[in-house]
Amino acid sequence: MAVTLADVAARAGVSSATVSRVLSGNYPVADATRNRVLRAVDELEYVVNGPASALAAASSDLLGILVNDIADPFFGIIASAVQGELEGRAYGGPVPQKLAVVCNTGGSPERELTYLTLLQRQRAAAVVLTGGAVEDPEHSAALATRLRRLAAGGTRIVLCGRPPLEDAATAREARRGTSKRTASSAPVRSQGAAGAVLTVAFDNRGGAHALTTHLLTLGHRHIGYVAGPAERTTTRHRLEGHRAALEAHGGLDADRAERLTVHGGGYDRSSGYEGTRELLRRAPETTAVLAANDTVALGVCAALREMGLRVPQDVSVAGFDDLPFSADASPALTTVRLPLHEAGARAGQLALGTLPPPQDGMAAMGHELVVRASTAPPRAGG
Amino acid sequence: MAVTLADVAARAGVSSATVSRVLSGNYPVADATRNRVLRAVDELEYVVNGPASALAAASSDLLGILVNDIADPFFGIIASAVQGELEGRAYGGPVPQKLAVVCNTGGSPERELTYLTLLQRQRAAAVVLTGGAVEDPEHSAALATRLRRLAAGGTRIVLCGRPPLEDAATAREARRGTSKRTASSAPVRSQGAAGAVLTVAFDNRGGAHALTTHLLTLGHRHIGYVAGPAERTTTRHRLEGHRAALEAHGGLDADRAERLTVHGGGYDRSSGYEGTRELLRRAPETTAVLAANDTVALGVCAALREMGLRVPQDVSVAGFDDLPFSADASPALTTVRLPLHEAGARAGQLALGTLPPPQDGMAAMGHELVVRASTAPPRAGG
DNA sequence: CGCGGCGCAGTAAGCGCTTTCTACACTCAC
DNA sequence: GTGAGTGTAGAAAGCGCTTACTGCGCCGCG
Repeated sequence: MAVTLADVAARAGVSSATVSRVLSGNYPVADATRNRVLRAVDELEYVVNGPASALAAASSDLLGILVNDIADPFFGIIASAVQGELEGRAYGGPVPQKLAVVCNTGGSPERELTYLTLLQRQRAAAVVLTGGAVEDPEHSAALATRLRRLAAGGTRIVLCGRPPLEDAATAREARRGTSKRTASSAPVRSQGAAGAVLTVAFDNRGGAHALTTHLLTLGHRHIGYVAGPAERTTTRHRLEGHRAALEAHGGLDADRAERLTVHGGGYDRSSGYEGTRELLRRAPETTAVLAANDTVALGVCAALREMGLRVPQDVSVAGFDDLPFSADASPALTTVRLPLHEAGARAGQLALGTLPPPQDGMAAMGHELVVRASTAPPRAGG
Repeated sequence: MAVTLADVAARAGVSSATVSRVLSGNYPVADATRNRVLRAVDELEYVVNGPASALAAASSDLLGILVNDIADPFFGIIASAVQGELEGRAYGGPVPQKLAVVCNTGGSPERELTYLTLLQRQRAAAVVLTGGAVEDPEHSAALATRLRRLAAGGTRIVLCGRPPLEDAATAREARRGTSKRTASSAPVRSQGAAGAVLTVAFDNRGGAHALTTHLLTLGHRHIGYVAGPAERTTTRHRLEGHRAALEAHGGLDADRAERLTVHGGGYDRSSGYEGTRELLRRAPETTAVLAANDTVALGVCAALREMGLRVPQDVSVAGFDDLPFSADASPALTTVRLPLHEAGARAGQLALGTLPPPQDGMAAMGHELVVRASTAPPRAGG
């Protein structure tokens, strides 16, 4: 039924090997022959059989991207940037040659594992994992093992916006108060060597630090934090940055910090809404709220508005990420801009191998404090 | 190197055919044998070779989604919904079994064609095309032909948020003033039959009609339209709805309507910004602006604000789509809600064949006028 | 004039799976 | 007791491509 290489070969009067060589372009073919083949391809409207080609060549031109939620612009922007790198790498033209498989994991480690298997089944050339990892000893260990094995097997693995594998292991131990390492738990090296798991990291600590410092400088002393889910690395890192800033600015009252921190169930608007109600119930003296991210900040603002509090006159609000809508929100959000597009592009290049991997296997991205209308000095000076 | 079916078979003491049957589950296998095979699979950590399986079975478990821009929540939401349908269809569990290949076409018909070829090469089981089509006779004819051929070849094709193939042809003729059809240009039937191109359509005309009527009812008489690119069906349909409403409400001055319509280069914020400046230059009497969509509306508001005009006191603004951020914009946008998630889910079901195709091959989705703070009566009564 | 080398192109052996066809017990019904 | 029927599993033929390996002219050099 379908046109095959042999059909093209017959029409061009050559062998199928020659046709294959013309199409893959990695073997010298005389110009006259090439033209004949190309014409036959055109005339027959031949389309390569990808699976057959992948089987024979033991590699496919599929690249997987794992995201928490593709409907969230945070991930949409990263995915889009990764995709952008899949183009123009063609032998002979600025045409996309690889296909991106986008997988919604909803942030669940099980789903990540499942999709990893599916991607492995497809013999994907590379996999980019985005979004903070869940700090679940069981799953993250399983995930790390799988990733390392895949990487060792030749699949390029890039973590984008999640901590390097080692860090996760280290963190886990740190949380358990076990700083010494047994031989068996010594993390496998994930350095820049071939087959390594590469990382493109955001500076969540630094960003939260900058934001908190900004609020402190404005004069705020009662800064609430409507954080993301407690088990996510991103949440932890941002909280760490926040607390480090508090500490640097005249000591940190751990109990108070604890009371002023509310963990949401997710990174969505309603988490911000619910979280804010809880926060203000616990600590009505709050004059500023740091949100887990911009989307959450929208929910924070909505809740405050509903409670009759004005932003920023009564309460300042800050987001994180600087998504496109943040500048147009009401009021425009003070936030930290993460170079999402750049990070995605970098991850894509690393995944394709068009960018040499960094020395230590990790590329750190910067951040930028963006001050807009949602933050202002507290009303009564604190 | 990699574990193959034969390895599993050897370990389980059966033939590779049996292993294949156990894994595909579409052939009776004795329980004892099945368990032995399953154990071997586990022990060897066997992962099916997708390409090999696709080659032999002449079908893959890949589904393509063509979007203009995955970073745009409009498409992100649809893509996410389509993906949601790919799960839980498994023989034996609620596990994703199909993979979604998301392709950014940037709205370019050439890129659509390119990606279609890539997807065809992968032997994708289905392809969902989203976003308005470009009304370019050359490309859209080529695209229609390709789609019909693919559909006839067994690939399920679903158009989501773009007009059915026939409509495009009809529209093209209508625009050329050719209402009679020659035999050769008679559109192939795209009805509910097997191999047909299915459609999930939004009611762009109806939505724009409702929005315009809303503004007219408020008392506006100088309603500008910052539309999308002129060559897109979505733009045309929304404009048609707009003008129909004007007409229904006391006649339409064609010249004036023309003057009050500005076409942006895209559906992004800056198109709204630029378009508004142009519009107000042409027609300073404007008291209300309809935007191509919510993102454009954000740009419209920004431009107005910059010109010292308040929304909605001086100028009312309305968007389209009701994306998540619209309710939190400044001011909250009056808009038309399109059931993006539902449409995506429907498209996904149609693509998977889990939903019987509608009679005429087309499922029409509704819309809902959402009145928020960005529209109000004009200051001086019109 | 002969031969190594080179540039192209053909031959054919798989890649790992699915699936048809075949084979081998068994179980029943007569 | 035999033959048909049934349930289960194996053998083997591809699926359409890639890629050694082989082969054939032809050039240039000795």
